[in-house]
Amino acid sequence: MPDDDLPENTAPANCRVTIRDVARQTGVSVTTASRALNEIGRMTPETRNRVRAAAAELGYRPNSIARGLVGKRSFAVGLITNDTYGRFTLPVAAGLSSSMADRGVSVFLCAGEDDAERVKANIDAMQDRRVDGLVIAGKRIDRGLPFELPDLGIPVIYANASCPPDAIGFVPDDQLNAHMAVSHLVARGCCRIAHVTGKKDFEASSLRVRGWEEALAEANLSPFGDVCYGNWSEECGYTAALELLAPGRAEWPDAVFCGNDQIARGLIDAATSIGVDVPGDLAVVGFDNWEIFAKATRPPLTTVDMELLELGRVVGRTMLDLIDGKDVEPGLRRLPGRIVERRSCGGGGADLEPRTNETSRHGGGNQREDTKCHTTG
Amino acid sequence: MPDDDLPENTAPANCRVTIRDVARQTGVSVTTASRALNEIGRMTPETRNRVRAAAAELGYRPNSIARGLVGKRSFAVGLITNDTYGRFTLPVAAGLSSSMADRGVSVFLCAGEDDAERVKANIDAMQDRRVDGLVIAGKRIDRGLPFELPDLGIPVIYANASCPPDAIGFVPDDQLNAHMAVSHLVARGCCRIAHVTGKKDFEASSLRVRGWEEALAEANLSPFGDVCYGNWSEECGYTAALELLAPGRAEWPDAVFCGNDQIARGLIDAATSIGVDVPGDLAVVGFDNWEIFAKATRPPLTTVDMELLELGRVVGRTMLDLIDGKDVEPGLRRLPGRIVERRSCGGGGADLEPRTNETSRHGGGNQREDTKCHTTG
DNA sequence: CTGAAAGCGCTTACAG
DNA sequence: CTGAAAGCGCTTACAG
Repeated sequence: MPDDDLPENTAPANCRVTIRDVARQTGVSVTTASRALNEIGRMTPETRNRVRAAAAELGYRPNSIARGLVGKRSFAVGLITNDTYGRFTLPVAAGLSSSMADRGVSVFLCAGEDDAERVKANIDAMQDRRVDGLVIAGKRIDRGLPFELPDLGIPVIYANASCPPDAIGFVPDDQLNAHMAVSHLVARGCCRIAHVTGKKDFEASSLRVRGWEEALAEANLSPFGDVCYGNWSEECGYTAALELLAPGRAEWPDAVFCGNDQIARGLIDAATSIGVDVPGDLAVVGFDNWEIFAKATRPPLTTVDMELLELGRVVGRTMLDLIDGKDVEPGLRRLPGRIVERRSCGGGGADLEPRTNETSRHGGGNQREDTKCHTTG
Repeated sequence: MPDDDLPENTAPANCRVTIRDVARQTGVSVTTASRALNEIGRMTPETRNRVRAAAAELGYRPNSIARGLVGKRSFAVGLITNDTYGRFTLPVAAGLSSSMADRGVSVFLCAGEDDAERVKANIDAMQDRRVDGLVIAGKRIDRGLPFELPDLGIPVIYANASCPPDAIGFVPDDQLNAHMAVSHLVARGCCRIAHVTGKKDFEASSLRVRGWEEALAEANLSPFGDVCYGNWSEECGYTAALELLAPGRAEWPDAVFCGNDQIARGLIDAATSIGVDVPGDLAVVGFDNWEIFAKATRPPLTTVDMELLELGRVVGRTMLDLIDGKDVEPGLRRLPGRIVERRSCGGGGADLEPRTNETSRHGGGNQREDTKCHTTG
C-alpha cells in the first residue's frame, strides 16, 4: 500500500541534487556548504559535519562542469595519439590514467590518425574543453606532431614521441636498455654477440646499436659482425638467423641481441629449425616484452621491458606538478626499463618452462663451454 | 618600432576571447552573437556574417564547459573498459571516438581493471562530469560489469561485453562468423573440417562451435572429430595439429577452422614441421585477423575479421541517437564480420605471397583433389 | 529581427 | 564563524 503516487526512491536522474539542496537541508548558506564540502575556511566541526551528513544522505555529488566553469579548469587532460594499433600508447594511457585518477583528473582519448587536420581538430576540441594539459603520445621516439604546436597556455608533455627542444618529454632509454640486455648476455658468458634489429632510420635502432657497442666495449669484446637491419618483422629475424648460423661460416655467434620480440621469435624459430639449440648453442634476448610473443617462443624469451606503464605514470605525475604550477625543468628524459628473464638465455626466471629434448646440432651441449672467449683488449 | 609596451599578438592564453568580446566587436548583444554562431533564430544574413567575421578574426572558440553547464550535458561520453591489454577495446574505442568526433562529442577513457571498486569510482567520476552516455566495453562477450548498474539516467551501451536483458548491446556475431569461415572452406572443396578453439566455457567458443556445425550440416557434412578445446594459445594449436595429423590416424582432416589466429599459427607451424603443406594438404582459417599473427604465418592466414572498428562506429552512432532522444529497441545485436582472404586456404587475396617450394608429405599435390568427399546426407 | 534578464551549479572575494 | 552577492561563459525563454 504505497503512500501516494510519488515514486519512492527514484529521483528523476535529470534533476540531480545540487549544493543548494544540501545547504537548504542543513540550514546553512550555499557558501558555507561549499566550504564545508571542500574542507576550506574555518568553521565549527559541528557545522561541517552536519553539511557532510546532509550531502551523504542526499547523495550529493558536485557537478564538475560547474566547478570547471568557475575554476577555469576542467580537471581533465587530453591524450593525443597516432598509435591506432595501441601497442605502445595503451600502457602509457593506462599509467597516465591511473596516476591522474587519484587526483580526480580524467583523460580524454583522441586516437587520431597521423592526418594533421584531424590532429588539429582534436587539439582544438581539447582547448574548447579547457583541458588542464595535453599529452602527445606516439609510437616512435623520433616522430612527433605533424606540425609545430603553438603555445596553448597549458602544460604539454610528450610521451614516447619526439619533442621540441624546450618541451618536456619522456621516452624509454633505448641505449641503456640495450646496454643492459647485452650486459646480461655477457654476464652469462657470451662473447660473440650479434645484433639483429629493425629499420636503420629509427632513432630507436641507432640508440640500441650504440648500447650494444657500449656494453661490448665495456666487456672488452668486439661486435660480432655488422648490425643486421630489417623491418622489425619475424621474417627478418628468421632470415637473419639463417645467415648468421649458416654452416659455411667461419664463426657462429653465441648470442643474438634482437631489436624486438618478433625478430627474436623468427630468429629462434629459424635456429630451432636447423638444429641450433636455444639457449644451449645460442642465447637470445628480445626487446619489448610483448608477452604474446615473448611467452610463445620456445623457449620463452628473455627480453627488455621498456616499462611503458610506469612511463605513463611518470608523465601523469609530472603533469600534475605542472598543473599545480610547479616548475619542471624542460628537456627529454630517458627512463630505464628492465630485463625480464625467461629461458632464452639459459638459467630461468619466473616463467620457467620444461626444456625440450630436441637434439642440438652441437650435441646438446653449450657451445660456450667449449669455446674460449677472447677479449679484444 | 613597436607602438607601446603591449605585446602584439600574444594574448595571455588564460584570458581567452569570450562571446562577449565578439558581441562587443560586432556591436550586437551577446544573445544575438550566440544565435548567429549557433545558426538558430532568424536574423539578417548581414548581422550573422558580421558576427561570424568577428568571431573568426578574434579566434573565438566557444567554451564547452559553459555550454555544458547551461545545456546540462557535457558533449562527452565515458568509455569504461577492463581490457588493459587493449586488443579488443582499442578498435572499438577508435571507432566510437571517430563517429562521435564528427558531432563534437569527446570520449573519456576509463581503463579500469576488473576491480569493482575502481570501476565504480570511474562511473561516479563520469556522472560527476555529466557525461551524455556510457559505453561499457569488454574483452569477452559473456562477461559484463562486476555489479549491476543502477539507472544512471543516461544512455548506456554495452560493446563486446555481456549486457543485462533490457539493455542495449553490440557484439560480434560469433556463430555467423564461424559459419562464414567454415562455408568458405566448404566452397573450396574441403569436407573433413576439424575445429580447434579456445576455452570451453567462453560463450564465444560455443557459438563458434555451433557455427561450425551449422555450416557443415548445411553442406551435408559431418564434423571431423570432436572439437579440440585449449586455452587460445599458439601452443594448443601446435599440439592439436600434431594430434590431428598423427601418422597413425585412419583419416586426416583436409581443413581446420581455428578459434583464433594464434591457434592457427601454432597449427600451421606444427603442420609444416611434419611435412604437411598448407594449403596444399590442409586448409586453415583463423579468427580475429590480428595482423601481427595473420601476416606472419607461412602462408599468410585467411581469417575472420570481427570488424570491431565498425562495431565501435555503430555503438557511437547508436549512442548519438540515444542522446538525441530517439528510441532504440533494447536488446543484444550481433554484428557480422568478414573473411579476409590470404593464402592459407589456397587461392589468394590481397596479401598474396609467393608460395614456398617445400615438399609436401603428400607429394605436393592437393589431397582434396584425390580424395572424393562424400556427404552425410 | 534584436536585446535585457535570468539562470545553469558552483566558488570566492568581500562584508559582517 | 557565516552569508549575500558577484561572477565563471554561455543559452534560452520572454519581451519588444
